[in-house]
Amino acid sequence: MSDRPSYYITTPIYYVNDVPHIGHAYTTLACDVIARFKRLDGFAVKFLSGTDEHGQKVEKSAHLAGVDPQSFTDRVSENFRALTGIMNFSTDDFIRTTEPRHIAACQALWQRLMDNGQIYLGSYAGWYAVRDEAFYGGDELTEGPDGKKVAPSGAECEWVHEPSYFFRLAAWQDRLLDLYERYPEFIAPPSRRNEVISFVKSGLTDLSISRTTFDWGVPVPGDDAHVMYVWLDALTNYITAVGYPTTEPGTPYAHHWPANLHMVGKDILRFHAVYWPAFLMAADLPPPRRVFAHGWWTIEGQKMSKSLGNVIAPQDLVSTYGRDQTRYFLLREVPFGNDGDFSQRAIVHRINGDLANDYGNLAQRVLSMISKNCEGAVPAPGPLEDADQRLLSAVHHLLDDVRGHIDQQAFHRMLDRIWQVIGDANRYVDEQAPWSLSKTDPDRMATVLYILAETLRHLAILTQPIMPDASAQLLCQLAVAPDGRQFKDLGPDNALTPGTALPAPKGVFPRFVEHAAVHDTGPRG
RNA sequence: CGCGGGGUGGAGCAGUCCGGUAGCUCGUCAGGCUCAUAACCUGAAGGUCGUAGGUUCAAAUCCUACCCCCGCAACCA
Repeated sequence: MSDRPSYYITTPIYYVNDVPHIGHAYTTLACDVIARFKRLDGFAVKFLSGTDEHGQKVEKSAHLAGVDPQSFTDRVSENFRALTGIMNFSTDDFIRTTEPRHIAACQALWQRLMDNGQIYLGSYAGWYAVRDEAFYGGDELTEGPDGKKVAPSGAECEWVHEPSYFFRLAAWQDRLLDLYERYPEFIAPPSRRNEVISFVKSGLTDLSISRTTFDWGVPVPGDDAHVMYVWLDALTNYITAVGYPTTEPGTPYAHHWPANLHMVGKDILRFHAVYWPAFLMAADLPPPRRVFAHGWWTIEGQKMSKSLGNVIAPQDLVSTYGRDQTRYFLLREVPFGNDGDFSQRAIVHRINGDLANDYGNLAQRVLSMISKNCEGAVPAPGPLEDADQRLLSAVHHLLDDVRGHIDQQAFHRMLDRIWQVIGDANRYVDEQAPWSLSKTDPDRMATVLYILAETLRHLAILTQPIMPDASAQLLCQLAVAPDGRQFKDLGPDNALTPGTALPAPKGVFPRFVEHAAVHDTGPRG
């Protein structure tokens, strides 16, 4: 294993029945930026994503499609794997819950829970909604037109009476509250943490964790009549991927677990912040360090829905606006953790205002002056003046602030902070007016342009996690070698070498020009 | 007494936990510059921070009551 510190980050495993949309891309994107950041910052990163492939709904979908469940999931899980290429994700493991390694991990975990007395066989009778994979109390139900019982969600319910294994969740209430208390960072944002705490305080009941009514799941060890409840199955993926149940020193598990961060949508926070740590603690395994629940996107002010036809496919976004542009927008537009709205107007605004005008234009004006006035090579700086020191100092201090924001998953703050320096740099250009210096004081001009080139080098290195392509282009234009782009290369020690030949400058963030008035947000699904 | 989110200059928001001259982006207006992607820079106008009480030397921020807006079939990050 590596001697570098581990940073293990996960996306949820996506339910394979769905078609990937902007929401899935968003979740994984957030993780990707953190993963890239941590790699550049010297961590041994493990970045996991995958698909959740078991359950009655999948079984039924496969049946409807006329194929067996395995073939069905083989096919549709590719839809999610493809996001990696579309969005430029740096995922380094993609897990499927139908893989042998995962079945083995689930069964090992189950056995451990059983051995620890955390599981008992009981029976469950109640109203069950297949579609929701959930039981409902009789008083929650209404009667549909055909006389069938309907859940609050609108799903049809059927009365089931079946044997079921139960997990002693109720016994973990106090230890969960203790966990939240001792590790305030465990659940974020704070408002979500409060919700979870009040949920747990309201009382937990033992959790039914097996089913006998269908087969498409992980078989319960020693009782073939049962398959595991999908959530127990699904959550276990996080330790499957680090090799559980192999946990000896020197193994991936020993290096990477507990995970640093589970990124989830706000709808599945409860499973990750309540059930999952309870399962783990009950198996004598440490819980993850942090669970972050982000918000939802609306589209042009409307809830995203298939019936409205406004579901946005990541591929369409990328084709229309560009990959880096899409990545930037999603993380810049909305304070991470809040709900947000996607609109054509807003993304164009961001692309043209932040990327083209501020960042792209800064690079272009600087590189272009260097190209024309410094024989296309890194200029040689002379003595530094106060203004130079100020800008350099701001640039050198960026990493600390940005790192702090990343550790809070505050992408919007991270970007805001970087853009402060971009603003500083643009002001510096105006104040120093190197275009005048070229006639009056070429040495001073060289110094100014050098300071600016160094500024660009820092900016480009720091924006790599968000915008890998454009940042790489910029670094190439500054002749920064691929092995000189880590965060350890920031600061004065690895500053640009005067005299280094530079390629011809080329804009990295073109303006987005809207063609006709009739321009939809995005292609219909 | 359903649940949740929200009401801050024209728009979108931050600030509210840990009270202390009301901030950011965009837009508007005026000016500057001309290196640069009709880009950049400076300045100005514009808000009694939903309402009414209360606590306090001091409240957008704490307390109380109230008003209004949005979402809550499914799919679903």
